[in-house]
Amino acid sequence: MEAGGDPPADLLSLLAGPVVDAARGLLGAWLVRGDAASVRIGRIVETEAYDGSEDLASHARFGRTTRNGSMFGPPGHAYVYGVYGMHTCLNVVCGPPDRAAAVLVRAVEPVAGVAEMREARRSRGLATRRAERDAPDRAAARIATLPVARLASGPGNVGAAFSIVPVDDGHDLLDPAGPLRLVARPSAEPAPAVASGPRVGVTFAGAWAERPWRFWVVASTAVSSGRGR
DNA sequence: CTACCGATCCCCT
DNA sequence: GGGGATCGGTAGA
Repeated sequence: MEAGGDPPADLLSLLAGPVVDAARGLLGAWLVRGDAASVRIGRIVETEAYDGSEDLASHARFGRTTRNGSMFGPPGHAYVYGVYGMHTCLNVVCGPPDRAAAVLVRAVEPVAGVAEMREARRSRGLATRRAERDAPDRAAARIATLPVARLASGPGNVGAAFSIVPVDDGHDLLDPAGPLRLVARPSAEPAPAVASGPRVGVTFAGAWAERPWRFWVVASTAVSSGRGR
């Protein structure tokens, strides 16, 4: 395999450490789907950390279940879950095995494969929403005119634009030959300025919801402003 | 701009 | 049976 950014070992050491550091450190890294014939690349610009079974906002808060098993696996692997009946979200497992820590990828900024991302968004909508099956032309028109920065903004949209499916769950994202993978931020790119705030959509978690464990790249227009816009 | 609402289904306490 | 780490449409200020 030829080089594509820093070797995985750099990312592995980041992901094997404290998950809040990993969530911050993943900003600027690339999410890659496909191969040279058809590749989608997105720069990660928004993340959230979920830290262990004591984190009441985490899917691991009730311990290990059939859904969240990947969270208890090795760092650098994917934890994929479905929610609200139609969305699929991607996490990067962090920390030591049995720690049940993960980083939710909330938004990426398209670097390559914009047309492929639009097509993936369109086909996912047709597969999951009756309204889009009933009016496919209208859905296609909406997606065709969507600004590039909105294609993978928000965790459900990342899942759709990168065709994240349950089969991806547990997959090693650091395998350079894998179909879905992470690449460390290119060393030529400067570390981005980062802001942080409370995690989104976890008000049920009480005080845990107030922890500033959401991180985003200040300069990016692809960040989902709290609720996806 | 903000606020609310329906969609849609797998997993679970 | 209940509810969710969401999204897009619509209504109203």
